Amino acid sequence: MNLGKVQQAAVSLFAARGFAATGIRDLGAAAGINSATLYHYVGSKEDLLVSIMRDCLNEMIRSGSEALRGSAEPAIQLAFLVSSHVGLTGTNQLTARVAEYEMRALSEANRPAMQELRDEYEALFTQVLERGVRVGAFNTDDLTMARLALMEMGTGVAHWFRQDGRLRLEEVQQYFVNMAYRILAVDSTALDGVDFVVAPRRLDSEPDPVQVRANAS
Amino acid sequence: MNLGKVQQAAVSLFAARGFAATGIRDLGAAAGINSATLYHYVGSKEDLLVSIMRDCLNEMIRSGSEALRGSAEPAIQLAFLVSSHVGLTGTNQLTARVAEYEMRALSEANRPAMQELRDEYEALFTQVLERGVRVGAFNTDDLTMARLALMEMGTGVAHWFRQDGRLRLEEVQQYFVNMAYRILAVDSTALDGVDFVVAPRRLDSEPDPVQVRANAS
Amino acid sequence: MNLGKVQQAAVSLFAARGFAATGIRDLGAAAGINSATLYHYVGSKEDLLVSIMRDCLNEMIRSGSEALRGSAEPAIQLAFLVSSHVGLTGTNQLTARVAEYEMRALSEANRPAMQELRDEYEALFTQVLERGVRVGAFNTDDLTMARLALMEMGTGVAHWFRQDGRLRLEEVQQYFVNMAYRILAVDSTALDGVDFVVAPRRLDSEPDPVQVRANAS
Amino acid sequence: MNLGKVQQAAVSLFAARGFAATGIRDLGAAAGINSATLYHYVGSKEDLLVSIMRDCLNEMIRSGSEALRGSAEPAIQLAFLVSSHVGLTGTNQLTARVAEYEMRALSEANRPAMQELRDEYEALFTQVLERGVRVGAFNTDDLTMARLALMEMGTGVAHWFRQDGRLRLEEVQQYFVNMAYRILAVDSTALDGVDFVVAPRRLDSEPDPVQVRANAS
DNA sequence: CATGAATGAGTCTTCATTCAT
DNA sequence: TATGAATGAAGACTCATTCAT
Repeated sequence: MNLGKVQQAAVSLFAARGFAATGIRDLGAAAGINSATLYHYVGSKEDLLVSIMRDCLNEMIRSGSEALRGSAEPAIQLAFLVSSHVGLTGTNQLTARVAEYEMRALSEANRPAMQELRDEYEALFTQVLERGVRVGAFNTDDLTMARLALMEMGTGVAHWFRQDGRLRLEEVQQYFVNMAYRILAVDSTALDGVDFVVAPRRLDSEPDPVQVRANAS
Repeated sequence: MNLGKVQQAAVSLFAARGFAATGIRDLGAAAGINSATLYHYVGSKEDLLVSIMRDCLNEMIRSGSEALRGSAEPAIQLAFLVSSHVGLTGTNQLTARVAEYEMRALSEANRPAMQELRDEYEALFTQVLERGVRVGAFNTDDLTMARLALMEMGTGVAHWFRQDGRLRLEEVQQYFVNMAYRILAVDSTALDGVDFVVAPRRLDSEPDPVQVRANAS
Repeated sequence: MNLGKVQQAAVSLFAARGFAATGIRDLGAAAGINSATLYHYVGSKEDLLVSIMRDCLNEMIRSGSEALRGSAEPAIQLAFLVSSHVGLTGTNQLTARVAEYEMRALSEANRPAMQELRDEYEALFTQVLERGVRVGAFNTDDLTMARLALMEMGTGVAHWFRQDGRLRLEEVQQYFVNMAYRILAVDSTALDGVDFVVAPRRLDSEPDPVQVRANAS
Repeated sequence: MNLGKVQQAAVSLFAARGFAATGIRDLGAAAGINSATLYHYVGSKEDLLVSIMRDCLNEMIRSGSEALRGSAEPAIQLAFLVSSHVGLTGTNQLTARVAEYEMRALSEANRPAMQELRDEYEALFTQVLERGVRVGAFNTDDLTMARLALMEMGTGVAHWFRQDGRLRLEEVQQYFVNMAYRILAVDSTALDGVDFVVAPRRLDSEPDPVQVRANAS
């Protein structure tokens, strides 16, 4: 037993039922320990959520920042960034979903810090898009809406992707980069020879993928 | 006092905190009545959620179906459908968010019926896309992913749109149709002279829009 | 059911077992209600204690202040004050014991306010003794120790007095005034014709006297 | 580490917060050991309390009995007894407070034995007083009340005395003997040449005196 | 139409204690 | 001698719901 195992159990339940609807006893049962024992690994139910969210957001920021460092060209940066986003989201589906949904479950003591991480991550997208528009690499009527649509779309992968489904994650990454290019009217030949399909890191908090139903069905 | 008022109060809280984290006393307080009085309007807390979700999904299906009846051409149908989706979502932000998020809060007694409505709605998109691809109106590598991305993107409007923000809802509808066309490589001149910006209906359950911060900022 | 009844039940248990050792379920049981119902009358377990202590200390201050107004002579004032102290303590034994013992059970949020009331009450004794020594009415080697001994002695009545015992409360009041006079070397003839045996008020929080064993045995 | 150290830590906390409000982990922390280690020195939390109380009461009985053996005259015996009582109480303040307050915390398995020790100790006072009245050495309207007041007064020393305060313990002993003499109308010249200020023994369980604020202020 | 009072089952968390190491 | 991990029972408190008024 260790914190990772507890996080995995928590993510499974939080993703399925939501933080508020998940009892501490449920968490214990899912982790295979008594609910009291859980407090040896975790300060409180909320601390557990915070540790999950922080790890997730930190990795997203780290991976996203790295993506931007891969090139100076906005179009290439965008491809890496979207690929990273989709990759991480697809690999850590449940964790990503929890990190997205449960911001509201945080108390005032913890929400600001987590929101700041989220904002930092979103800023990476804003940054790339703004520069791309400025240098004429992207074409769009509204930068902000493009960014929001792009991110929401990618985050949605957490909802439907299945590890054992029809599509491999690499294909999804590829396809989402294509969509991003179409939305921003970028010529995709710019990507020829660039291997932007970044391999995402699996978080400690992500449970072993449970194959529920075929993906992309 | 009537059911609508109660639904509005409920939607406000469910959207902000989630169903599970919202107490029956909170609902009463938000509606300006005693929590016991609430039971004159509603059978149970879950019934209240069900009534909200059902009304929302029904209106989405109704409006979506109507959109499809506006034309026989897939491209036109898609424009109407996306416009309807974004319009309803932007007009009934909180209700839409609740309908999306809280499916998991339903008991086994109610979830199947609601899920069926949701499936029925999604089928409208599948239908249009499939026919469009079949007749060569749309171009995409993967129909399913396109549909998922499209819907997620549109649903995302519930998260960020602000009634009093920089953008009018009509502009958002317009822009999202454009994005859909780009994603599916449709020539947007096909829309010349077509007024696809459908005026969405405001649901009884949608609270008066609280203007928090500027939208799409 | 009302707050008084709940306070009585609480005082019974707090006096017998202590605040910390008394469970909320015990309180409910003693009051004849479900433990959850208890929260209709009381904000929290600590609030309950605070309300008991405050009422008690306020009455002690009120009665003690009144005692001082009965005369300008320190010796007479002392008699009234001791009589009031012993009378209240004997009439509200359990409440007085709780007010004395459980100061430490209060959180930092409530302790200062209660301690202030206690200090205010003790100041009445200090005041009388100091003036008495100054005008030569009292004789003692150490004013402070005399006050402490006097108060402790009187408070002790809460520990052993029995409503149905050998001694009537008036006798106890009389005797303690005598002891005070002896300790301070006051000629008790000064009290001839003065009826200093004040009738104490029974607090709402004081349970009906349970006759456990004969008093002063 | 030894039992004494553990007792000291326990007395510190029991005196400050009460037995019931003190956790076994707090005890460990205060003693500088893990809470599990504590069980190497002590059978249970209650056993720890019992050992403290027993040592304290035994020493009080021993010292009190010795006081009585110092003379055959009740007045002298009383002086020695009060001096012993005040001395022990002032030297072992916290331990004495715990021994006094926490009788109620004991289970039925242990309370009778401790109560018996307490009764035995109180009997020393009763014995002296009764004989003193019988032989005409003491004058009082009520023997029992005199005894209760005397003891309560002396026990009160535990509440206010400070090792580093204005008064030395010997002065307090002296003063309390004086008060006892006054209460019982004994001529204090009887004590001329008698050194009744007994030096009290410091119990193993008594923590090093923490000088909080000036005493007898 | 409305509500204060009531409750059993539930919440998260802490408890004293045990035991393998 | 010492402890981290473990747990069943209990802690205070909140829950959704009912009902007499």
